[in-house]
Amino acid sequence: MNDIPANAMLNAMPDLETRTGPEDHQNLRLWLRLLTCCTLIESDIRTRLRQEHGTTLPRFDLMAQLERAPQGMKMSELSRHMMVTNGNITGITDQLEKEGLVVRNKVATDRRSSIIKLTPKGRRAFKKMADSHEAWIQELFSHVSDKSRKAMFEALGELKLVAQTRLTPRG
Amino acid sequence: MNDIPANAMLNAMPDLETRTGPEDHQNLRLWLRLLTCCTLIESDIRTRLRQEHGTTLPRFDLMAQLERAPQGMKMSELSRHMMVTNGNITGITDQLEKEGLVVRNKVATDRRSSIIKLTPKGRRAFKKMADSHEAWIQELFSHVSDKSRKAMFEALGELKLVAQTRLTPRG
DNA sequence: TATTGTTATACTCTATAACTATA
DNA sequence: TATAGTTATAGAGTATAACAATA
Repeated sequence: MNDIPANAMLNAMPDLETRTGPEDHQNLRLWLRLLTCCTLIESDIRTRLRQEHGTTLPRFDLMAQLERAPQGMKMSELSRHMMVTNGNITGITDQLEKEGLVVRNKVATDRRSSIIKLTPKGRRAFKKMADSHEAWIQELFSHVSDKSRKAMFEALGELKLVAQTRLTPRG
Repeated sequence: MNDIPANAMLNAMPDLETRTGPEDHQNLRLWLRLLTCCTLIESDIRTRLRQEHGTTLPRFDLMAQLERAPQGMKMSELSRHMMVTNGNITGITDQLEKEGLVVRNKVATDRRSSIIKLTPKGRRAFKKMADSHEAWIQELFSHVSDKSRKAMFEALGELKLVAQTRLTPRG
């Protein structure tokens, strides 16, 4: 942490949370604060991925899923993990395949399915992106106190569970 | 909170955070957890706004900004608050104006500018949406413990400050 | 010269639905 | 009947850039 008194500046900059008035409830403010953080960080990430690596967040996410699964993943698995519908996975996979970053392999036991894997080129490209991505995340979060990071991680774990339990997934 | 042991189920469902392996750093996991929560909630909100109110999140956000500013707002102010570029505000405003939910008024002192306001119809429509939106947020967050909500609010306040200080805004 | 707002463009993402081929 | 994946469609959001009018 630095020396700036946090609460002093906290409402200095306009954002989505600014839209709440005093009459609003605390849960709504919490959600808007969450949304503001995410939007700020996410749009910065999108810009970086586009400008520095010529790619997009969904493409990066798909490659990240595959990086973790060296044995490959089925389209439907990707769909579940990325929380988007099937047809969209087809589209993103098409792009990546055209650029030689992933391959589709037919699976013998179920002729409807295919297994998607990163190619060596895809793995190299992903590593480069992931490294700079993580370095940037590290840098950003290094300005947040240990205490806050721990608290967020715990609390968001609970929220995530609630959300995953109660919200209808798409697909 | 309910009786389910939170950590037991926490990694049961696939999501964006699932992509991290043990070698990844804690800050990256924190970010992915944050992103997962936001994505889950946000996509549910988008679906509800579309299905129940025939609108979208950016349109809702723009109206929410105006609701708080009865005196109206300039396009450029909206652009700053909503963290998107000028041209996009024009597009969203066009839609809302066509439906009679907002009006553009020319300002005498600066003939380049206009002031956007909610119409009475827009105010009514917004109130209806905002009420059901808030009720839904209340319901969701009521399943998160007080302790976690407080912790999140504080910690996200710090993160928001860091993000707003360090990330380049668009516009 | 800089700012306000508009217009035009091009692209990605998204949900939805109809379709096929398998199971 | 249900599932895996594809295709087609239509719409929204976004950044970018060029532009006019005004400051």
